[in-house]
Amino acid sequence: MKLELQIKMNPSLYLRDPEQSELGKNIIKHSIQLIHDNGFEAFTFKKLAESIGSTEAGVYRYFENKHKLLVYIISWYWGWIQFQLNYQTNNISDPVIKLKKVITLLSKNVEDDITTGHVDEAQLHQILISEGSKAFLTNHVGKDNKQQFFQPYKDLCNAVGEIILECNPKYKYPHSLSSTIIEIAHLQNFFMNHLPSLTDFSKSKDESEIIKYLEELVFNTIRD
Amino acid sequence: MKLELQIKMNPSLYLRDPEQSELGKNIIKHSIQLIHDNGFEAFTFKKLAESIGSTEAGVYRYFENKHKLLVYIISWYWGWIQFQLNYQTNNISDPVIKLKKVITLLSKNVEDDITTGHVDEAQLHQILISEGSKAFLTNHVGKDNKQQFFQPYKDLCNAVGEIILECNPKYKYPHSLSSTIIEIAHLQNFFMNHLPSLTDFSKSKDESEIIKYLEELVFNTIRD
DNA sequence: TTTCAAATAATAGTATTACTATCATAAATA
DNA sequence: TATTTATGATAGTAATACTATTATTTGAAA
Repeated sequence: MKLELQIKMNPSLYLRDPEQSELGKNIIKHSIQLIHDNGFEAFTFKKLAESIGSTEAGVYRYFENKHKLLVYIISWYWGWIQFQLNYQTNNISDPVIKLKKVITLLSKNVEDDITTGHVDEAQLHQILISEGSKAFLTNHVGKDNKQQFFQPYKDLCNAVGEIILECNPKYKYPHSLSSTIIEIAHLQNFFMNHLPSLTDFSKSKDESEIIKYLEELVFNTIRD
Repeated sequence: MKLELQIKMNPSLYLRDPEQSELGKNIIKHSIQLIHDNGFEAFTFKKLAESIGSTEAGVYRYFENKHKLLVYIISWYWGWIQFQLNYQTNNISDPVIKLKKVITLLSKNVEDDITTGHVDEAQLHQILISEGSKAFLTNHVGKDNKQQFFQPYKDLCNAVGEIILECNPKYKYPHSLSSTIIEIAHLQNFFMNHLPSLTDFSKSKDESEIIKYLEELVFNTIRD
């Protein structure tokens, strides 16, 4: 039996479960490819259908619109990160080491995970950097939130918040620091590559610099 | 003579200078209103023209497309913030007090500035929170950057970086910390109001909490 | 005061996007 | 074998993001 990592998704994100058919899996696979290559604004269901060799109507049977598809793949990513986090911090008792693992996990460019056939995690990581915040920076964020679209992100944020509190139970802003780490890991990566003068990593363009920056920031902030 | 604050804008952002005519000023004024009310995605030149009582073609004579218009009003905002920063930190010698002023300036909800007739800074601040990152999170960020579209943002980031270095000349990441302060001030505000569980300010929903959080973060990070 | 250029208004038109609807067919299942 | 279900093929609509043309107004120079 082949082990395949399955991430449970919120059913309100899709009309038909894309995991359950070849066409569905192709929709996910090619969406990631196209959004990665051309950005979310240039992404249309027509182009997606052409790239798969199916039709626009076919895609609409799976996803109501491209925003829900974006939220879907982003949720999938956060679910996958959560799994990686649990896996990598399992059996580690020192919360400082755990928190460092988290920072590295969020900052480092990802390698493709072969246990997930139709998803390229490396591309997905790039999508999160460039398009991630577009999932919630909308006029309908309140409605989306009521439908739990951001649950995987929140769960991750909570989990990281727990680790922060293990490091310093008195620290007052574990959730804010947690969302700060996640967002800044992505933003500094984007700036480093596209607007380098907004960072101090323009020479090396190396994510390990971001990790150092974040570690210093986080551990200086939470120490007693 | 009436004193009016004029902010010098990058001419490649517009086709015709909106400051130089009534229609132009109306375009800016109503754009801010509409983007504030309905979000950037729902904003179209047709709706804008209707709201002004002009025509779509009229708007296109001033701005090539809605993205450049967004970058224009965002640039304007950063120019205005830069002016406020210079004004408020003028004559202050203690860099720690200066940096605190900066954090407050970036985090606190803004009041409308009467010296700028057609611009509502309070609404503009809200736009920055919800739409600000969409200015650079595009596929054409490189091209836009070459045309200096983000210069006011970079200038501000540099100015804040200078203050950070005054506080601690040995600190290694003044630019990254500077862009972090700016972005996190906005993000935590957005989360506080729309995804409160990603913050620790959900009860009060008060920006002064964000200021406290950021001050602790920044000064713990840069102290020797 | 005329005249001439520039700005604007009014209207039309195009390609693309974001969908919805219908119908035929192929594959899976009962 | 009958029948449900997924997909493919095709068509159509309203809105968006523009471009183009012409007429009208306005304001400054001759």
